[in-house]
Amino acid sequence: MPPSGKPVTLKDLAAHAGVSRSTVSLVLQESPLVAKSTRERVMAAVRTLGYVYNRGAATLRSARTHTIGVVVHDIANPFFGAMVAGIDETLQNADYVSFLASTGDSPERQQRLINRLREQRIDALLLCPAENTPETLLDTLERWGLPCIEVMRHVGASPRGHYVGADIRAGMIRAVTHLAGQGHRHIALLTGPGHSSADRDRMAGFQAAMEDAGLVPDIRTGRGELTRRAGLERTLEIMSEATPPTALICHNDLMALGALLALARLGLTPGVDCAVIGIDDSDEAALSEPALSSIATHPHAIGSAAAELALACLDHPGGEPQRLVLDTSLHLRASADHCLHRSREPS
Amino acid sequence: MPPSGKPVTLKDLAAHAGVSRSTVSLVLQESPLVAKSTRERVMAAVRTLGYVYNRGAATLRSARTHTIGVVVHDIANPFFGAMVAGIDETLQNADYVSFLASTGDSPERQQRLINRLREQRIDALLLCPAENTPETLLDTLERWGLPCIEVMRHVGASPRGHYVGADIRAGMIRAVTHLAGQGHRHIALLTGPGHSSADRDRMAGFQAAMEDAGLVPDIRTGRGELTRRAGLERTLEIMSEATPPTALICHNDLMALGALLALARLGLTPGVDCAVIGIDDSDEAALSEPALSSIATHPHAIGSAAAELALACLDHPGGEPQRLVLDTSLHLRASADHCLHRSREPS
DNA sequence: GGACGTATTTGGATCGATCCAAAACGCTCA
DNA sequence: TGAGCGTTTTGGATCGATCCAAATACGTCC
Repeated sequence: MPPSGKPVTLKDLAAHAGVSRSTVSLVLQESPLVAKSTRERVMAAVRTLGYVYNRGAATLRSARTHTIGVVVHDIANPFFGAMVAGIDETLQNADYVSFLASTGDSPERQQRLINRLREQRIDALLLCPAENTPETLLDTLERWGLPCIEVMRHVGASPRGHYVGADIRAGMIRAVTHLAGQGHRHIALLTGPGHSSADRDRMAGFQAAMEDAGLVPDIRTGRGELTRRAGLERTLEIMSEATPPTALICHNDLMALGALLALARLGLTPGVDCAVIGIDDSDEAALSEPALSSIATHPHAIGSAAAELALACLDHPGGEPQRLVLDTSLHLRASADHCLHRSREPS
Repeated sequence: MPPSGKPVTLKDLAAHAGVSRSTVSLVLQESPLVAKSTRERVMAAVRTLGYVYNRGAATLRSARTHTIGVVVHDIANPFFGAMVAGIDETLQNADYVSFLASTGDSPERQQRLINRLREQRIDALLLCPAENTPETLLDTLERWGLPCIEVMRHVGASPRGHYVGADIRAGMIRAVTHLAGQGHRHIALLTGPGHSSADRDRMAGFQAAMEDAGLVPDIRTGRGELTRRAGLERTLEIMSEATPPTALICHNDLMALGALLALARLGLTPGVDCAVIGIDDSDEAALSEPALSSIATHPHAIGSAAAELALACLDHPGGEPQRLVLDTSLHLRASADHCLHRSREPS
């Protein structure tokens, strides 16, 4: 038994169990080659001596740490809480663990975090990239041989490697079709400035859906965060215009909930005087007053799919890039289920 | 230059820069002992060869990974987003990185995650413990020699080692004093079942504050999550009683926001018919309708203080346990700023 | 030029785990 | 009992970085 403060090693376990270091190593790897009685002796030594595996040492020889890095841009967005839960559930079944890091939408901070994860020898990376992420990041990851699955956002005009996302376009079509059916002709999209693929996907999907419906798209990009407060502030501005839109589709639920607050502040009836649709269908959407209609992106399923894809890449390296675009659905609630009063519609 | 797929090592850098492996190592450690021109040659080799440091190898000899584990019970709670931002800001200045893991309030999952972090040789742990965490966890951490700072919650009846938290008691006193000053006599606390120190602290603080005010405490514990939905559901139940409380203090802002929703659903005027006070003072508190009064716990400052304490422990090992209990403040908004109508008060 | 002191660099050992070919062991059959 | 075969265990080399005492280099002074 080494003195306090000195870590227990395989050598100590081997001495205690009366076997070689190699046998101990095989036991810890759950190798089927070891006899049951031997395995039991070693595991008893592990418990008795309080051994803690040294993954750093193991990385010098073995290929795997069984650790996945998860890098997202905003952990305060409930979408990521649900997505990470899906990731972790899937990884747990494979005896992998995820380490989460948050970039605050800064490409520099993102690079630093990814470097640090790589230094720890993560096996793969699940990345929801910061806005303005340069494509050189993907070159670097490729050079490293680090499998990367982009999730929900991708670097560049289209995903280059593995990607898991939601079918925003289909969601937009459903939302616009629904709003048009209710009489809305002036529908606005509130989104970011276009520095992320999430912005651009929403814009493209919205544009296509509006053109399909024979309507003129009104796309409201804006700088800054995609938060509740931003949704509120920007909606206050929009509604102060001479001919404001009669319906809003917001970048995410947080912004949509902010928009509902703004409408209420203006003495308008959210959902009646102006329809609001969010994206993500967070738990909160169902609870708000009025309940928020939202394009459901199923973050838990997104997380699970991304983790499955990572594990598959690790099992079968060198495969073709996989693009998984999961179905969305439109969850209609009070914020967008009233027919528009004709008197509110411009000629 | 080693072939693709084979990592660049110190040996490769040394050959490229025309120095020894030891010199390379000293340069990477930013040792002042190395000549400037030598350092430049080595750093040029690093860039040219695309070297990635191997922290696993380094952990075999050096004492530090410059990595802090952050283990929390619910990443979807905005409190933790803000706290982690505070942690990361402080750690970045010291060239440390945090890896975040979420336990879902499960002690078993928590143990598994902490084991995995330890295997990666994190330098210290910031822990907001899952409810029902056994004290044996602290024994284990001590045996490992892993510095641990409990944050906001602690294991056992009182913190045993380092702790950073908020002065909930002072916050409770302010909230109760304020409500009593407005005429409230029946004030209820909505909190968890008492399995976490956060629950118990709130109960004790509330009890003491109510006794100080000469009022009878009404403590509503409940099973399950401390979420918006839970706040809504439990408030609906409470308000269906014959003599419901005229004021609610909720475990956190999420629950308080749920309570506001419930009151509105019941046709009551939130803040007038029943006052509501949350805990945390999240961004959302200011935006809701009515704006939520909240005991501000300053999560960003909590995170910074915890990270500072961790760094101090690492710089000066063996010091006395530090207990930092940061001031709270009461942020009064519309949800609790009306004097109570006398007709609503029981005799 | 040699001695001395300081600055800089070096090289072999070490760290804890894995790898893999070889050794050891146990069982069965002739 | 010995040979053959399958099962189990072993031990030395290796991995990439750090450590630290020793070696080397450099500048200054006499």
